Amino acid sequence: MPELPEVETVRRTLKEVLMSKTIKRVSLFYPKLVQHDPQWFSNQICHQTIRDIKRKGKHLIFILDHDAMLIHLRMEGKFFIKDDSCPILKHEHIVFTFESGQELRYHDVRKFGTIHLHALENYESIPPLSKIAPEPKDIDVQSFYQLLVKKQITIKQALLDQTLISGLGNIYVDETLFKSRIHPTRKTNQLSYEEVKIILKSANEVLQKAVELGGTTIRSYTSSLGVTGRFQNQLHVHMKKGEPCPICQTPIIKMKVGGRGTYVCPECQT
DNA sequence: AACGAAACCTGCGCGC
DNA sequence: TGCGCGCAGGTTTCGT
Repeated sequence: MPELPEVETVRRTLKEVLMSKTIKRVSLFYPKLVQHDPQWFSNQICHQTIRDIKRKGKHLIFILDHDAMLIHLRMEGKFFIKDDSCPILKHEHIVFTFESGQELRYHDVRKFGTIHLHALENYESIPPLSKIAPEPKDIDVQSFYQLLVKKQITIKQALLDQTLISGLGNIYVDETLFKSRIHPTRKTNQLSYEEVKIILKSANEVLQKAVELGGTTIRSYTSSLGVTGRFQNQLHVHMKKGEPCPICQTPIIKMKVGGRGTYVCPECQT
């Protein structure tokens, strides 16, 4: 479920509930989720207290007493808060039990999510966070343009590349490029400075609005933590194949760009 | 360096 | 009803 707005929504909700809670026990049902020795991870994290919950790009960052736990939701990761008396469901892969008896449960049908644990002193300077580029709001046009002009990839691929710009995923890239009136297959080194400026501005506006509305909920019947986003009502092209473009009424087409399903108005976007 | 395909997983909707 | 295929809000890896 996660691009920046969804992860930010989860972050805010979790922080509300979990601040100052102390972890009493960890139950790991799908060991591959954690990128460390399970026993070490479990020992390390027990008795630490959640001091803050932050985010960088699409990564959630749990600030503990001594370590930072980095969680990436990938395609379908979700969190639920439950009581320790509730039965464990099929797709709940790790459960953090707090001293209060409340539990934080990670649910992930496709098991693509990842969890890293690194010391507070160095977690930002080592993978996975060290590779993550700034978000659109923190990137200046000049440096992004310089980056793009050196490459010969499609603008869609560039915007999906978290080492170039972070936070955007398939939905918000489509919406950003529609708003920018730029075709997703345009090559990055063919874009003008003005166009790059428009793309960054659009990305900002799209993300900001989506965060405001709690993200986008599509194709996910159960929303995590009872959080249901409302940005799906603001989508212009994503998932709109065959529907009229809101600007020119031309039917929206679906194509493949960089292996990803991509929605575009063939008239407006050039 | 760039591209495509495959991998990591599971479930759903569609056409036959 | 059942089966096979394609597809899914992400990212990495591997071969060309």
